[in-house]
Amino acid sequence: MDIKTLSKKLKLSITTVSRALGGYSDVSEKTRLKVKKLAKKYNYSPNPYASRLASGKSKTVGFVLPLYGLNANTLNQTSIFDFLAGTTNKIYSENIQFFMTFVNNAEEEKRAYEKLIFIEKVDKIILHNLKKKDSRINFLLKHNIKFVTWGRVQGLKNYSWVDLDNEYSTNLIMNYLFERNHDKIAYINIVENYNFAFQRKKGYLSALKKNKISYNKKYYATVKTEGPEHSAKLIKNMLIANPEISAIVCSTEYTAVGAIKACNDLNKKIGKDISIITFDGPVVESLTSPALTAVNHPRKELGLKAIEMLINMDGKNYKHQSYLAKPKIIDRGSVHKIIKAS
Amino acid sequence: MDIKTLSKKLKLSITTVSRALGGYSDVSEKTRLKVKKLAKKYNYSPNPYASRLASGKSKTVGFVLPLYGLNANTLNQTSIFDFLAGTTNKIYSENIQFFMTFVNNAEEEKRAYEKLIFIEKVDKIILHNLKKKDSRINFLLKHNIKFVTWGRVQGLKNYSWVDLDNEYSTNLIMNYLFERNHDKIAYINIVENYNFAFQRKKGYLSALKKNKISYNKKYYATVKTEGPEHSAKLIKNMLIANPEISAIVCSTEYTAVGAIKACNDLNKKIGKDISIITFDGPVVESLTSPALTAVNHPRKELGLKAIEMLINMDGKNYKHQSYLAKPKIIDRGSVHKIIKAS
DNA sequence: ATTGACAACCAAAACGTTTTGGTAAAAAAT
DNA sequence: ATTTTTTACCAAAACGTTTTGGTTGTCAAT
Repeated sequence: MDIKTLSKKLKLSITTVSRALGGYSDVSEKTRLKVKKLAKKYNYSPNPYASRLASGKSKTVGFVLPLYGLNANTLNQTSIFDFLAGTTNKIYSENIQFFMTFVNNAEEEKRAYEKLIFIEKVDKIILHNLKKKDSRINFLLKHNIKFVTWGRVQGLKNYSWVDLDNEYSTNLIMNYLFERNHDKIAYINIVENYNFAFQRKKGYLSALKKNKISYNKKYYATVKTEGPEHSAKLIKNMLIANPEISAIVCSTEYTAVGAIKACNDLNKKIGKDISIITFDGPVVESLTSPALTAVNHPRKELGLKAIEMLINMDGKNYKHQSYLAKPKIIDRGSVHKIIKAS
Repeated sequence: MDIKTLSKKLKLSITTVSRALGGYSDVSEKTRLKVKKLAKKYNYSPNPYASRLASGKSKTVGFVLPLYGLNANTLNQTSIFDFLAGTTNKIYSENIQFFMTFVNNAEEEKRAYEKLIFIEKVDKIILHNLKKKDSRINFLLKHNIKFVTWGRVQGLKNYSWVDLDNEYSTNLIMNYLFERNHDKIAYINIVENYNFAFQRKKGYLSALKKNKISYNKKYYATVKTEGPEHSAKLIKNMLIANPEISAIVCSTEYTAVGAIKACNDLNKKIGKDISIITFDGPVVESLTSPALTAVNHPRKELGLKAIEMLINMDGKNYKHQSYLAKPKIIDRGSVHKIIKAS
């Protein structure tokens, strides 16, 4: 069924049928109803390729998912799934096409964006895993592609983003530990060129400062994108060298898994001899034993907000928006309270 | 840059430029080279929407990813990622578009397939998570959509598939246990309407039979799609009621995680007091402690084979193909040998 | 009665390709 | 020398929409 035969059956012009379905006001409500009814009956829906060609709009959102670097870790991939799951409803109701590409290295990633924009001609993109300075943003701005980022960059303002308030989150974690009388607190971050890692470090430092605890660089370490074993070894060494450490804060799930291993190896009972606290995700909330206390990262919500922003961007006088999620701490018993000697 | 201006610059007709790039033989090699060179210079690539409209072919592969049921488990999602990662290279080199949809329930899933086929007009689909009888297959056959399945159904033959040899895998696991003198072997499966679960049960039963061990239904249990806690409870009860069980075979990663918890709770040391063996995946291979001995499931390889089959389907006299992966056992120390009293 | 505004419709152009059905010139076969 | 085949090219149609720039008829305002 195409619009031509449909319009013949209706004894209307193609134009009128198109505009009736498109919701234009130069069609009487009576005819619009008639058109809609018959369209439904014949299960008509415009050929997407013809429509995209004619209108010059693709209603397509591009998303590049790197399977290397930070995301080589399965756990990060699942986080992204959560985010994407948050977008599904809107994608349905708004009839948006989601265009996803997997890439295995930086070269492929660069080509993937070029392909999305110049070849597939998507008109919108969701960006994630932002670096402190991220060349993709200028690239997209330059080519006039609408986009929303999950995460922010340093400096720039003229774009739309959703993000977890990373500095606040880390403050929250630190205060939670302070309240339980911890003051020898280790922080295992990932490399700081990812902006969220940078922001979390800031949160760690500002919380220490506010609480008048001086920063001890022996308690701070970063890992690259290696698996949990690497974190486990690093944390183990840190704990051996600094046995006074009573709590470990982890920036990602896989470092948290490493922390658990390290503590197990050293026979330190989590939630009793030592505390671990981290950022939420599917693994630490149910798969590790014990499950870990963490700040919740509302990924689905962020996904929803992101897609909503993208949709609103079609409006004439759109202004850049942002959404900053403030998390809470979910207590799962992996943090113990230190009894003060009085 | 479009084909019109490109052809003008070349002083050739649009037809010739199109056919030069399309690899047709009615263009001299000399002009073809000239055309390709200039196309590259101006970074020309045909507008996909115009091209799909004109040719009636979309070069688009549809994939529906359920986030409910079996896949509500994060761990299953990551398995699917592995599979998809295997397809990326081909998708690049063949310029295929990958069309992915997330769905949250059965109703959405059904609509997703309809949308892919009737609205988005994808011409190829990859199917996964097959049931014993799976209505999607007849649906696709009926509408003449090319597809490849990851997994098989019972009965039907006229379709192309890739799959792990589940029965063989389970035989392998069981023999591995027999060689280590286990004969009280529990099997924790997932519900048997998933065909792979059914096949694995067959493998369990045939291995027992070949080894002249009678099937004890107290040692066999199925879980639905609940999280690992549910399996943990179930396995714990089974072990309490049947303390003679020396080895547990698990069908999925999340039941394996449950098994670990159950053993920990009962203070049975894995790889010493009791054995756990399962099917491979990102979690059991590195995130659990201990990591679990498992048969490897070459998901990437299966993804590659699947996309290759889809590409070959364009050939004129295509015959249905299939690929059955035979796995090996990866020893990670979670299976112990029972010393026979002699 | 005339003008202006508005409602409701439509024909034709445009979008950028691929494909069909040719033609002219060169080469090969008779 | 003529006919046939092959090579290399091309104009125009087709794909199924959206959008542009109308027209016609009705009604209210003058």
